[in-house]
Amino acid sequence: MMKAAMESTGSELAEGLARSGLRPTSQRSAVYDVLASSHDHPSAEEVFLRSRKVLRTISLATVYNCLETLVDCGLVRAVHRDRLPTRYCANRSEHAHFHAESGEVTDVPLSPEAVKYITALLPEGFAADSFELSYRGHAPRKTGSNI
Amino acid sequence: MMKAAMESTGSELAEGLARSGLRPTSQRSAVYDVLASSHDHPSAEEVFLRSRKVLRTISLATVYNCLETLVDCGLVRAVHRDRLPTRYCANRSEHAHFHAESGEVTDVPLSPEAVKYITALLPEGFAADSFELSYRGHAPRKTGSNI
DNA sequence: CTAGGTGCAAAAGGTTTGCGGTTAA
DNA sequence: TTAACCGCAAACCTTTTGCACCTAG
Repeated sequence: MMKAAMESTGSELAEGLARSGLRPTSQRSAVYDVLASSHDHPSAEEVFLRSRKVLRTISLATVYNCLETLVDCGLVRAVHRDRLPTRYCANRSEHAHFHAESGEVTDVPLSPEAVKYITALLPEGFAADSFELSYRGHAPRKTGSNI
Repeated sequence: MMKAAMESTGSELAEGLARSGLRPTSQRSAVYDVLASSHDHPSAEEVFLRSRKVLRTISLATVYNCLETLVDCGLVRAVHRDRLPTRYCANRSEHAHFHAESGEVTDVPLSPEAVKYITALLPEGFAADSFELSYRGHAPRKTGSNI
């Protein structure tokens, strides 16, 4: 196999972008790859630093632009916490976020039933396009998990 | 009865502040009163404009300081949505927020069972101090409700 | 060719902070 | 008296934007 195969297959990215009539540029690809291979919900700044290892000339503004594009295409999720820098994740499955006091952010998977339950909490007449659920608290003792 | 009675009784505010060893100044009182009598989740700027009707000399920075103080004391909740200006509410009962596309924010009450259910979604080992749930979507046709 | 993208630098905009002066216990 | 608090203005910091150049279809 080619080394290039280490990057995302590109199909998911290319297809997602194409759906909006956008091109999979090397910058978008680099940004997406960083997120797809990260489990720590990096900030734009952090994505910038990591993507620069691959694309040495990419600028922070371009990273912001790419992130916005990817979010708009539904390929990436923006994770907000108070006024702290926005963080990003490429986990597109339904999930909530647990914000530990340390700043660490962990995905909390949501079952289809949970999603249904939460959506059903809305009063008559309200129709949710989406919801965001985030917890704040103490994370369990650090596991020896990867990344 | 004195006209002053129109302001919040002050007891809730004074007690909440006292718990943190803080004084119920006229500025904090004005800010709190604005929120306690608003159901539309005003931004700091908006709180500033409204509180200035009562305290003509209050400054925006002081409003920000007061809001932060009140949030820290648990008397007021900060409501975030993406990177838009933070909004505030004095509704201390357990509730979620519905963000309509219009920018309108509506409280969504949460029953004790709902709170329990949502808290129970966390994986083993995680302990949540609190959670925040927000919906995005279309609000029902405007009711003739009061502010 | 030419519409869409990138990179840079500068602007924007909400929020915070430093500081001198004021106020309440 | 004195520690807490306010108002002002300037600083901060993340994010956005304008613009000239570049590049893929």
